[in-house]
Amino acid sequence: MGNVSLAVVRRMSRYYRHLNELLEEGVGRISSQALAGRLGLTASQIRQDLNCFGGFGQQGYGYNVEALYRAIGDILGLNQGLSAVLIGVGNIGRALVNNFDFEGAGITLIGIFDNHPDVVGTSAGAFTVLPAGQLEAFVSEKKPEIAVLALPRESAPEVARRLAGLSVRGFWNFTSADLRLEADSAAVETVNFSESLMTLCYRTKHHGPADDR
Amino acid sequence: MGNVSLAVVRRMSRYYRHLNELLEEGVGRISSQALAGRLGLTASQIRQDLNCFGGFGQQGYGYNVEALYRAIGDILGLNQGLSAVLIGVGNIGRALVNNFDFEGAGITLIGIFDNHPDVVGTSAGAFTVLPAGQLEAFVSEKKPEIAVLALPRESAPEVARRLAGLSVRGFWNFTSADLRLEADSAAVETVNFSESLMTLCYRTKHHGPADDR
DNA sequence: TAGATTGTTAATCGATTAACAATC
DNA sequence: TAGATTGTTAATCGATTAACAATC
Repeated sequence: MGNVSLAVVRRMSRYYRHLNELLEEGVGRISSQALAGRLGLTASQIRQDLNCFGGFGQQGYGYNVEALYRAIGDILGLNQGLSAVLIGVGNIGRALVNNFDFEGAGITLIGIFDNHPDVVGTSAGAFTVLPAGQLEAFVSEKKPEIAVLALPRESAPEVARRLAGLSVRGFWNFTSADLRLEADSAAVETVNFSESLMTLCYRTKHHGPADDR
Repeated sequence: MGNVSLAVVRRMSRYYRHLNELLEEGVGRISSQALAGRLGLTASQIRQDLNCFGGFGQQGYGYNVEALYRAIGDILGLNQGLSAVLIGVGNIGRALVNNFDFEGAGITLIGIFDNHPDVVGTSAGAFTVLPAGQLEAFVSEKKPEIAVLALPRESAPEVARRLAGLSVRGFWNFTSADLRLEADSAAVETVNFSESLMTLCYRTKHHGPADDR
């Protein structure tokens, strides 16, 4: 259980979202078979995935949608009260602050930073942009576990290195830098638009398969 | 070669980016060993990946950086002259239009659409937002191969279905809808921020491994 | 009870790594 | 030539699928 593959964790997030939809649809229970049909997976795979974390179902019945939804939320760690800082209030950074539902993942955004004088002091969402010079003091005091990197690629490795030396254990990386932290001091989840689009280019050329997971 | 795994294609995009960096650094040749060190992979894996598409190296020498960079660009299909429409000029849509380098992936954005009266007619980047009602006529005439879906989740499946019936063979999907197109009529590449962040939550809790690929 | 469906073990499949002969 | 490094085959490893006994 300490060594669950990344592929399993990503599918857990998908299960979580679909269970939420089922909940909204008023569906009370579901079998691995039915859930598999919905996600385009095999029932076997879903049962295997879930059993990495425990037995959540009941023979002859299936899974209780609400109970499973909550259990997966706990497994993913959405109820840990994690907090995050965001660094880089450019296009993508601003879009995230204004519109992304951090609370949906159980994360509280507590501060946003930029080093551009024109941007510092402006507001974005409910926040006022703080100067990058105050970042380390802020992190030392508030101890966020997560940092969202929405700054230029060049600055990313150095900022990440410094924050990993403080409280930050997870980086949500929107730069195209391949962050490599010494001694596995923190997790890195990269969202790379270019790589994603190039992958789509290839698959468009070869027109399929239609699914990407 | 017709059946290259998605994992290989994603790595090809990474190779492409790193080769571009090497090119900028003035590096003329590189061995699979050295490239592997840079990416945190094994040399064996890189040679296997490349040999899905042909032999690009030379024994005793390695790979010519520029030649390999170009070859991978061709393999990914970045020189096909693909064009794209973007649907949904909200936060993420606008951020993409204003700032994302579509040309870097060899794609020309040719039109952007929204169905909100307040948004139609406004400008974003070099574009004027067109009404969603004109989308199908536009696509029928201009025949873009790619559609960027940045609209609300609810509308995504229907819009995708209609466009797949026209010229669109690839969807870059920014909604949380799990698009499933009948008969594998088009490729779907999904960028799902929530799922990405939930995955990071889990890995932050288990504090590692640091790398996400 | 009988039917349904899980949890779990075994079999299969695919992807990664190792090894090495070919060759520049 | 000798050294380096590829292309490629074989071995290993891990992930997915199938099967089925347990059991609700």
